[in-house]
Amino acid sequence: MVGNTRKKTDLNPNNSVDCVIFGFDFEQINVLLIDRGQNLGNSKNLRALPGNLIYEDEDLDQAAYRVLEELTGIKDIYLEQVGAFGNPNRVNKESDREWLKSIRDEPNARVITAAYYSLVKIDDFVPRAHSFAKKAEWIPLSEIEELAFDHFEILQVAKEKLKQKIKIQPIGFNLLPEKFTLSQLHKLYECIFEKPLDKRNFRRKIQKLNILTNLKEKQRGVPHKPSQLYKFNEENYQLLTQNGYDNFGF
Amino acid sequence: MVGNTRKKTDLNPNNSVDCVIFGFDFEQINVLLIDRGQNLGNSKNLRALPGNLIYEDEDLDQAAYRVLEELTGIKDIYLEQVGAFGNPNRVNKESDREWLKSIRDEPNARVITAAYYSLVKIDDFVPRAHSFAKKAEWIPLSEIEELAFDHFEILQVAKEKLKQKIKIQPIGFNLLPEKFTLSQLHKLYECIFEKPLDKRNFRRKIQKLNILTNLKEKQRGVPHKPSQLYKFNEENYQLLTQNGYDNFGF
DNA sequence: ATGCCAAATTGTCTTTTAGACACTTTCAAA
DNA sequence: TTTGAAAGTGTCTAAAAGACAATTTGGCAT
Repeated sequence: MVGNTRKKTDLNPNNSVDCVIFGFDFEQINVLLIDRGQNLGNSKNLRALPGNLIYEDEDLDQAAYRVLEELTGIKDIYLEQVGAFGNPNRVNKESDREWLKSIRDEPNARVITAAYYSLVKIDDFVPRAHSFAKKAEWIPLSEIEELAFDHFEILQVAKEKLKQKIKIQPIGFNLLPEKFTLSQLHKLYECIFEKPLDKRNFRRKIQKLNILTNLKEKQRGVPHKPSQLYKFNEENYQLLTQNGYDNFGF
Repeated sequence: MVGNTRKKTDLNPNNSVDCVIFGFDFEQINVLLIDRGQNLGNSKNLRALPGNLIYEDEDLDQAAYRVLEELTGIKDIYLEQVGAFGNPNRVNKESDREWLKSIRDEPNARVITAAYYSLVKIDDFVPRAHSFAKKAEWIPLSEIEELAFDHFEILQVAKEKLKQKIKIQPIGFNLLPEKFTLSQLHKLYECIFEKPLDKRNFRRKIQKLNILTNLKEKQRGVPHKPSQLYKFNEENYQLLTQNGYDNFGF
């Protein structure tokens, strides 16, 4: 948590940030969601993206970093804006209205949110619920069907941005541990593109980028042929990130 | 102008939209800017993007369409969000503060803006200044060096989005008149990518997209070999826009 | 009528990339 | 030692990218 002498009354009641945090567990893409622990009779206790109001004197990007860190402990990561979401009906679920009443000074204020997305190494982070989050959990993207507010819509847009982005920058590495195998990277790209990719063609293409360093080290203890471990080459990775590349689509 | 019974007090003092409107004049890309006609002693009268506060009950996208139409008369066009801009210092120029005092009920409110960009056929539109805009003019992109608020930054981001977008969708046609020549289209792509493109390769590639219809009609009155005129094929254009294509980069 | 200028139009060759496709290797565990 | 499970590897074909220059056609000036 950032050192913070601000008061609740310094909050801007009309503007918030929400974060879509993607994590990969070698099987599938997950999204970090919070559970507000609502006990409701007739409506569902929907999960939500971590997000909150911004401070009156706070930069949007900084607010996103702050909120992310406050609610989840994650910091020093790649964070990119998805866009602004300002449908006046984004708070049209009874459960959301109830919840806002319980935590906001101005629960009926119209809120416009700036959404951000980020990619984290899932094993660097054990979700820890803070503040109004009663739980913070990794939920498989494929299992998410409904979220609080307009968060499901935000998630869809973030997913599209991610798909586009990974064609232009090698951001996928942010989702893997320091040492990883080509199969893990392969699986990751398959998960993001949501379709199978030919193993040999994928390996050929990714190797040509020149951002992989073979660690000359093997997996151990697996009941099959052990895989080579790789790390990515920081220098070339940075170069490629800056210059971009035109098409890593499949 | 949209029929509008809203009052000034229905405005949300904290949120605005700004529009980056690109137009192409067969020579270069232009941006529609307004002149607020400030008469200032010591600081420049900077131009600004057309933009304004949104209404409290208004959707962001709708606000963008409304403001664009109110300030410039343009409607029924492609409009895409650039993102949210919320630097607390986006109003740090004395001339901007003065101007806000003269037109806003709450000139010191912190404003977060959602920026949009759009592409228009430059000859469909004669800029007409309305409201607080004293002038509305097409300014060549290459000549824009400083703008009011953070509008220059917004412009840069919008330009990047445009470059990315045109690789994925055939949006360039929004900038050309109904009948156009391949040379005009070629020039347009060169302007957007800011680099020369080989004539033959460009023509080959664009023709393969199957969105051009040869009108079997020639330019007239030009002092050289007249060019074929084309229109774009609405049907295939729509198809391609929906499906996207992976790479029309150069 | 002739020649000139300016821009339009057109094709080939080479290199690179995409995409399809299947067998062998290596380890652990039974 | 056998078996299962995933790793690793190469070639061929088709498509696309990129480099490159000569010819055509109209208006205009003489």
